[in-house]
Amino acid sequence: MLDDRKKRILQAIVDEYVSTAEPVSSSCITKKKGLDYSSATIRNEMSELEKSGYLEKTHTSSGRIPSVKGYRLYVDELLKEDNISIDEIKFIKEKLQTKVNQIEDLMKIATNTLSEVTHYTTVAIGPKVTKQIIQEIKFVLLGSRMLMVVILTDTGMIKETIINFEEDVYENQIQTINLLFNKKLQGKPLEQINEPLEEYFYNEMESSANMIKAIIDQLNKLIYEETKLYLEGTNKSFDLPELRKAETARNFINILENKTEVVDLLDSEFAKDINVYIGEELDDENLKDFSIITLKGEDSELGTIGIIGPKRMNYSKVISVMRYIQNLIDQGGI
Amino acid sequence: MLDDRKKRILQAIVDEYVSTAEPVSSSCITKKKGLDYSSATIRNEMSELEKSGYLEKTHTSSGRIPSVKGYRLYVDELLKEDNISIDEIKFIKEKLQTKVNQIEDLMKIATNTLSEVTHYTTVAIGPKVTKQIIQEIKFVLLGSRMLMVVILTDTGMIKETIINFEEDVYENQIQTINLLFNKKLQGKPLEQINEPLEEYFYNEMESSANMIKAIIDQLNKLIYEETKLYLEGTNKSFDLPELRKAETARNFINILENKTEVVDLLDSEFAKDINVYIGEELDDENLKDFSIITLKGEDSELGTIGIIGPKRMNYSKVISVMRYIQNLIDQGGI
DNA sequence: GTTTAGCACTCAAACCAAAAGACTGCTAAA
DNA sequence: TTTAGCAGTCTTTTGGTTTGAGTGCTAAAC
Repeated sequence: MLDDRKKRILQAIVDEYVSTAEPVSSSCITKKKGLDYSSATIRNEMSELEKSGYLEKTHTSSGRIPSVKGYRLYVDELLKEDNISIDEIKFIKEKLQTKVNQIEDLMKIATNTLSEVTHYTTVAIGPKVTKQIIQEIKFVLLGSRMLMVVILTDTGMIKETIINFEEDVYENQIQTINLLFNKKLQGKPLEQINEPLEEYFYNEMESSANMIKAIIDQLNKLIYEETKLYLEGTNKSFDLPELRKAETARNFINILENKTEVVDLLDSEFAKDINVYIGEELDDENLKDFSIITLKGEDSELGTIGIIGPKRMNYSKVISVMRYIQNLIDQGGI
Repeated sequence: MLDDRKKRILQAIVDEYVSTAEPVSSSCITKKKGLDYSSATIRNEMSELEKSGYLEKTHTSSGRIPSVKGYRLYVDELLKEDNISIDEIKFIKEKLQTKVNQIEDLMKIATNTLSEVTHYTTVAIGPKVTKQIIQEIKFVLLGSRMLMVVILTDTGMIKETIINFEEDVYENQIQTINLLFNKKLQGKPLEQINEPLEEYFYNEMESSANMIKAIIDQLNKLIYEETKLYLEGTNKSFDLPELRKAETARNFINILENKTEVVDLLDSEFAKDINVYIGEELDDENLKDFSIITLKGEDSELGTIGIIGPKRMNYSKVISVMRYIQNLIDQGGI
């Protein structure tokens, strides 16, 4: 579709614009390696790239900036995925090596690392818990009125919660409950904890009926509590020149405030591996000047991470770093 | 020191400046209730207030803005503590009523509420855990290689952590460990978990020595992990006109990045009840254009909350809301 | 056919001067 | 003690000019 030279020019323009945030002139491209034509030649090429929709001008006599279509081509075909330095590799390795016990901690660290290395705002949602299979449930009496319930799932994830009772609870009650819950719920997915025990709610074993109900209620809260959201590096974004513009800044604040949209995006089954969404590609007024890159773990128990940056984001760097982190997590097991 | 009229004028100026962020002119004050003198009279008064250091000018012919000394007087003597609307009371009550099981959750909700109502950035640190007394320790085996340790303290706080072992762990080992830990550690403050068990690290009961050490190591991590920090509403702050200025914005970002300074402040024993720190009163270059208001729970198990806003912060509103939340928490027990 | 030098043209940004406007401070009268 | 009135100060606004970076096009060179 585009000949090789045009592609190389487009690539050079994107790279330049990503780093300077200023419209790119023909003479600037002249200086790039492998493109030492006269500015007039480049000008002609740029003019054609604009006609086919890959470039835009901010005003008649300005340099060019990439259009969404231009960024798209760049991301799909031209981008180098090795844009990561030794120092960065070292830094990432070190941070991810921290021994963690729970996937949640890993997500937190990964989110933080990604934001530190890329300097963009990073957001993540934890793994979906509803489909996981209950392997074992433990009850721990704390003091005389607090009961901790711990659930271990087949993937090794641990969820726990605490229930406060108005009256004293006794060990033998706990043992009965323990037997009952494990018998009825082991092997069931978390989302199905309700029916198997409903019959006991208003049943003969009155003494424990209230307790059972209270526990189930609390577990439901635990399972359906808002998806846990990790957010890092929002402040860094306010250094971006695009956020000088009041309107763009407002939009960015809106995005962070109504996180739901971002969560929906991260959550969508559409997202697989690494995905790039550029500006208007996402049909959201607030997001029109931003791009989002998402990373979903291979086994979906890991949750999804997303980076929000300006359309002029350093796609190459972000994707390289994401790819590296992905590999690290994949080999490392948890 | 200042006569009544001067105080009322100062108060009017602070109130006006807080809401407009523009230097206040003499004629503006004329319109305020109880101050219907001519602008010339007000001008004379303002001139004297400036001479005594309560007001400042941004340039020779501008209106006046309060100085730190001016704000100080306002906060100490002139401020109304009932600046809170019925709607706000309703909103706060509703949010804080959410049943929580753990102090951490309460802190999170309080921080969030405070930020929602005041529109300022709110930061909080959790309660100090090291001094609390161990009441009981429970061990829960999850699967065959994961051990959860739960500690209940005298104040009803619960801390838990998980340890992954390389080899299978057996119930009878856990029972021994359980007995040992509870015998040696009950009644001791959390910060003293090390010595009582050191003798067992390399001791006769070899089989468990490694386990004991691993558990103690992990508990140390838990106890001395960085003080948990809650942060809410940073984005809202970027709407403030003072953050239009690049330098002030930079300072603000710095504050959020090196949270340590804020934590130190919140953590200092100096902070009691409600405290106000205005601009240069805190000897920190980054904070010179900001004020911080802190709220410390009566029983220090609650941690401390701080609000960071511009010097032109709505002291009256913030303090009113804090006071209300404080009362709510105090009566409510946890 | 492709490349390039050269020049006219465009438009944003920088610059400058003048005018307007919002204040104050001071003086003198009420 | 208060206030009307006015001169003086400094910022903000306005409008016009210049500058300069860039383009597009044409015609010559390769």
